[in-house]
Amino acid sequence: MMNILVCDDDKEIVDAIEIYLKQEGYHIIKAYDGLEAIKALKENDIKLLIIDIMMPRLDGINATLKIREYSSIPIIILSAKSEDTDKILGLNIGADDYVTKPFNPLELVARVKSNLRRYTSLENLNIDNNSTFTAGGLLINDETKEVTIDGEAVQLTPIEYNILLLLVRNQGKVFSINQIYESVWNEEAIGADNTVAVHIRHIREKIEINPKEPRYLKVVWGVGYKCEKL
Amino acid sequence: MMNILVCDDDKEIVDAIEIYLKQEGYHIIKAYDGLEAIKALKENDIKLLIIDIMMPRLDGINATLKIREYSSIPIIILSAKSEDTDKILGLNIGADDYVTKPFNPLELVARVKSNLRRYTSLENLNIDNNSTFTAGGLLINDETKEVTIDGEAVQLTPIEYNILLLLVRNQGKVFSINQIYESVWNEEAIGADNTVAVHIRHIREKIEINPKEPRYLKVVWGVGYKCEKL
DNA sequence: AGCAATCTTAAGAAAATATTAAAAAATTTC
DNA sequence: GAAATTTTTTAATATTTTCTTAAGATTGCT
Repeated sequence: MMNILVCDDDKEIVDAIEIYLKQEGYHIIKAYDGLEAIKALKENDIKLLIIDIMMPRLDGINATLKIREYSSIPIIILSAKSEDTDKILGLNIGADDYVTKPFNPLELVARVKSNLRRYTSLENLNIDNNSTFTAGGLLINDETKEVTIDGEAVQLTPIEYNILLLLVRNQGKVFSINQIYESVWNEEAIGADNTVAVHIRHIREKIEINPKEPRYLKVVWGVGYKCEKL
Repeated sequence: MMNILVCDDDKEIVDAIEIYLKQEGYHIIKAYDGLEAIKALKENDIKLLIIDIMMPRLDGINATLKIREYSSIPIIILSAKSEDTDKILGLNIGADDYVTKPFNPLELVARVKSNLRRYTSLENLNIDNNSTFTAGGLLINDETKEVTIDGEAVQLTPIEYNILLLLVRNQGKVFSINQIYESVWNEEAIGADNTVAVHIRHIREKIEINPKEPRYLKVVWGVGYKCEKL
């Protein structure tokens, strides 16, 4: 079954799209704002996303940017104003295609098929379906939650894993201790400095040859930590 | 997750706002004066700021001015007296909207949504997202906190980095020693002349071929320092 | 020249991160 | 459901890096 996520705050539009695509044999998952879309993406094996721009809570543009941090599934943007088309495609927000509202059902179906074909062709087959991330000899497979360093398996605890995943997914980018805490724990960071520091050390002990001279998890003094881009 | 920073010295107001906005799916980060707000902005990925005017240490007006030196996120000012409305909006301190206390929760929520929508619309998309700055052969990537000079990586300390970022972001503009101190340290400058001078020299040593004849960080005698527009 | 502003140097003070071990929680196993 | 194990947090201390200070030198200006 080929899952397609459709996200628009207008329930009628979502339902309409569902009818068209269901006829083609696709299974539709629905979301009504950007946050729901991101949640649905994590919880389901979704092959393509159709997303509206104007939505409450988290709009389509920002949802796309966020999703592109970790996934390259095809994203088709639905837009009310055709004038912005150029901007959407021009700005590299990471969308693959766009359709303007009101849209021709046949055109939408055609674009869905075309994008799926392109994505599932051999080139892209092994890029993200196995959602793996690498940095030098470090390899993270988020599907199996396995981590290897130079081919050797590494046993990380859940928190350690999540911290490492965050940093490797966005390698190069520096995260403050607060950002790390809030991203991994999903709660406000109050006096969490040392907690994060201890976890960082534990990770280093497991993935670094010499934890005192880390190759991967570098500290940026006064700012935070990052995974070196390798 | 859409982070909103709420800043007021009255804890009850902050908590009340948190309740309203949480219901809408936003994540609230709290601060109780201007300095805390600026710190929180640096450490978190914040999309909108709601800030009171009257606060200890650093008031909302001055905090806004300071934040506008490097960010264009939407700022909504909370004000006790409606008479000052004109001044706040008229004086271009850089706020996007204002709400008078006592405020209608629904109005506040509406204004938050409206400002976020406007901000995340396409026009502004690539203003703040791209976080790199250049001046001649000097390149600063604020995301990775990396600085290169003619392609060569340069290792700066946090204060050095912040001073250089301020000057390069506003290259050509002259900043007095006091302005630099207050912007980087977030506290009143008292006898800080020499401190700043020492840091300037350290930066020059790292980015200039000949620190005695700086190409980038020029002194404007009797006024302050600037980064040459290149 | 004479004054004030800026520069320079190095060393002590301060701040941030690292480390270690042990206590507290959470999970798993029996 | 209790014991054993693993994981997470806390706390105290150590280490590293960065900041500030002070005192003298230099530079630019009138």
